[in-house]
Amino acid sequence: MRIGELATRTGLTVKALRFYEAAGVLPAPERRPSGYRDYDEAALTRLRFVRAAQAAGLTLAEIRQIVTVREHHGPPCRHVTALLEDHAVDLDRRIAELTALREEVRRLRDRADRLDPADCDTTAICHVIPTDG
Amino acid sequence: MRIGELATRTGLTVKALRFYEAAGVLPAPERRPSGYRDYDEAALTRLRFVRAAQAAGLTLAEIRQIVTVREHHGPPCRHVTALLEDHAVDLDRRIAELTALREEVRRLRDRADRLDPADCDTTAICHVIPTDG
DNA sequence: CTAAACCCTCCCCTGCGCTGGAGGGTCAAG
DNA sequence: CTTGACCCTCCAGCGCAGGGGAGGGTTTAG
Repeated sequence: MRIGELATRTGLTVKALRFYEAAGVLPAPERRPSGYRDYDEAALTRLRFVRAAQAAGLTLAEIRQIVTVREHHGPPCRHVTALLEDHAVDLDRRIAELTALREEVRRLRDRADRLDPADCDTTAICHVIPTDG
Repeated sequence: MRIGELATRTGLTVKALRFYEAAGVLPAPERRPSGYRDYDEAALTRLRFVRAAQAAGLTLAEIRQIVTVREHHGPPCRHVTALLEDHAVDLDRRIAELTALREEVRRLRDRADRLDPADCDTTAICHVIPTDG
């Protein structure tokens, strides 16, 4: 099938498919004499994997590593498990950061309700945001 | 003072200070005949505000808006409060997304411990990441 | 035969907050 | 006079996942 059909069947854009090929997560397909890409059904399987991996928070670079391991060294399961482990740790850290930030923002916002704009002088810019120093 | 001294006194880099000026969060200072920037003490106050606002999760574009409001329309407190409100909502959404993702990642990772790499076939790439379709 | 839909490559653009480097000028000390 | 530490402007790039559009060629239906 041509790239447009693959796009509609996967819900991706033609641009994205060409980008995936350049990124190394979708193998370069055969070409017709006209130069048009000609995909087989395996492309659908591959793209399902790419989407599932993206949904699990993996980057295209990581997905490329996985398919490379698969093609050269056999089942990449251990590698994938390590990647997931790293991502879980990373997510924990980012969630903790964002949660702390959210509490700080709410604290500032609640405090702002008890402040009078008239008390705010020019040099401070805005006393809703305290400079603490 | 010259830009290097301002940099060391604020802990920022010379590059960052010039960038802040271009971004409109730090006013362009006087210039010496040599063309060197010559800052006064107000620059320190301004930079303290910029850092505090960044710590509250505001972008430089938002900070530029705040100082613009301050300079043209008086106390920006109401504007700042609205910004903080928006950020809080946004943070809630992002935290919820990341939390859901983290649970999915942990679920996949735990499931992986119960899978045998030998069961993994080539077309599936890696059965640790199920394609569900 | 022609128009429309499709495809190709190539290069630039987005947001964010900077950083690095090239290629110069300035200023003080030795 | 020279060295070195500053300073200037302008250009380029990072990482991420593509999107937009120019300027062509191809296929297909009427």
